[in-house]
Amino acid sequence: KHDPEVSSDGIGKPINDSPKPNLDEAKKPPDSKKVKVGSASERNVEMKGKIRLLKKKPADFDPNMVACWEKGERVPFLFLSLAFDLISNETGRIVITDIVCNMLRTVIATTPDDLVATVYLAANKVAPAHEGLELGIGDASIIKALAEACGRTESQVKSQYKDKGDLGLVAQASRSSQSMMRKPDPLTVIKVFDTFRLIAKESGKDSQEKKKNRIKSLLVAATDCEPQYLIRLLQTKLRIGFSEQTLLAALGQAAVYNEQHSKPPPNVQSPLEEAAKIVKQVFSILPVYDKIVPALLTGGVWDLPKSCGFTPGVPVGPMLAKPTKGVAEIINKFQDIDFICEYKYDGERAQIHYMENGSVEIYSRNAECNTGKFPDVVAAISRLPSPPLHQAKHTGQNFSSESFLTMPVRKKSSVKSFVLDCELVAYDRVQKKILPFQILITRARKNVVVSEIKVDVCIFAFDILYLNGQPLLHEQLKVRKERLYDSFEEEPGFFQFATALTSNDLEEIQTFLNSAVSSSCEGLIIKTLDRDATYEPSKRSLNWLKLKKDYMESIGDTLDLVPIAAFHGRGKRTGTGFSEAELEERSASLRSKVIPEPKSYYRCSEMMKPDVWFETT
DNA sequence: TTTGGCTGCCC
DNA sequence: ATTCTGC
DNA sequence: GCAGAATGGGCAGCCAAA
Repeated sequence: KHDPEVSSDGIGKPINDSPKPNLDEAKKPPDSKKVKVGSASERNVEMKGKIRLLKKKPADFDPNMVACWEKGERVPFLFLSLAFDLISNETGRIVITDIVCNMLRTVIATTPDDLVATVYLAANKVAPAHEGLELGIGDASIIKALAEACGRTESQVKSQYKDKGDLGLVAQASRSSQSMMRKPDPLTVIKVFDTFRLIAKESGKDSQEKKKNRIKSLLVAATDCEPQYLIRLLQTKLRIGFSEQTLLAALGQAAVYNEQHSKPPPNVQSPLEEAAKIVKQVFSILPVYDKIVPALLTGGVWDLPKSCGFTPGVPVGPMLAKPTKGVAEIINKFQDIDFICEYKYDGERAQIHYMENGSVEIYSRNAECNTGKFPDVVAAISRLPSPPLHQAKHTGQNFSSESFLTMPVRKKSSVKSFVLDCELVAYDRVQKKILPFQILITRARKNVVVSEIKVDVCIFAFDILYLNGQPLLHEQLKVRKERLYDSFEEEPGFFQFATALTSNDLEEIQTFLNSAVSSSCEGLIIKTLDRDATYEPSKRSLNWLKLKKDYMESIGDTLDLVPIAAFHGRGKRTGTGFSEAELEERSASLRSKVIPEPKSYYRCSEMMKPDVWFETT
């Protein structure tokens, strides 16, 4: 099993020491038990010829069309790379979804055991977000590995990167110069995925060296377009116009074509669209491919919501809010609909899971596990149900002392499990004041010990997604709010409900917004109560609107100023409050006001040497 | 033991 | 987090 | 309006070099 191809120059055009690609190979009957004939490079040529077939409409596609490996054989990484390459030449989402759908069907038809790894690579992830497994590899490490693998200096690689603008292309252009006695075995999807996970798990002394060597070993074995996509996967920047949402849709559609037993429910108009929707929804509630993919293979799409439902301890995608420009717009959008306005606290989103066995997990907005970052919050939450308030007050517990453990979040005794949607906000318990976000992010982040905490936080709860074994996602916000208020007692400075107002009066809301801002909040979040008011995980729904103070006028932090001088350059433009258009307009209007010297009455530091002076306007 | 580059994650 | 873009 | 890509500020944690 050797490979005749020892030297090869590179990219693009097929490498041809093997003049006659054996196209008949594909027509061999599938029952052929013979040891496979032909070298790896012959198979690669065949694969490159056939990959285009992935673009066929899924209805006309046969999952055995493209596969040039035996059933049960590991899926070649080249297959996935070629599919990526095919996608990179497309712009339409429908075509891309078809390609991915057919790609997945091919894997299902040949080596379903590889489907999970294929899906993870396609999603460009090594594990579910809440497991906290990260590659720990960035451009700098990749450049090092690349330089070593190709026998170049880092600066050579860097300048080529600057030139081409893409490290993947750099890898593509520079074949490994490592002299090999024998070409390594072809890469497989499983091999690449497993190596990625090993890279992620490496830590401690010499870990960087080990990671680098693993990257090099992959690069050495990579052919054709494999280097490019290996590198882009390591960068977590596939940039081919394909990402998770499209993958989920394709997964759903692939499952429809793969259905052997169950049929879509009779009321379904468009099974493909419906399947895509189901998989997306299910993933937003249980973002774990290791669960979804096997369930899809054994039970099909239509039963997926049954087999993969909300699971305590696994974070649900947080519902997001759409930006709006002012109170008027809100009144307009929600006329005749009941809605609630809440303070938008300037802290960190937290989804707090309290399990029946008493354990607690805290997840960030991006589903990262933050349990180890907020042991103080865990301590508060994990207190067993405390006695009713009036009793607690007289049991000698010291509610004002330093010991946070005596400051429980009061749960009603009937509360056995829940998931809360909250904002954790830096809080000064002495001054009884909310502290800015900048203070919050100075908190230590890993393995935090309660006694060493320097920045306290107050939990501001605004929603409840699960209570006593019951998911509440499908309940209207009005119901969820009732559950929330009924299940907990506030404890100022430790656990509070987000300040809220239910009103449809413009003046009243404007006043409320002002009070939010003067209470150190960013603005308001507006949510419908009864209508379309279910919790929609991961969605930036129209039913949650944010109204940030940035958009407001006259909140007291504006100044009237006259520009007298300026510097050229391309400074940061985001966060200035000006749009590109506004900046351009301002720049244009000032250009005509340029004067050669500062007016005599201008006062300016000696250190300050502006590029241009303006006359005042 | 200290420093600084690098990475990931909050917004 | 925001902004831009193609569909 | 959605999905994807690209962008910014600023911090802690990790690791390797100084």
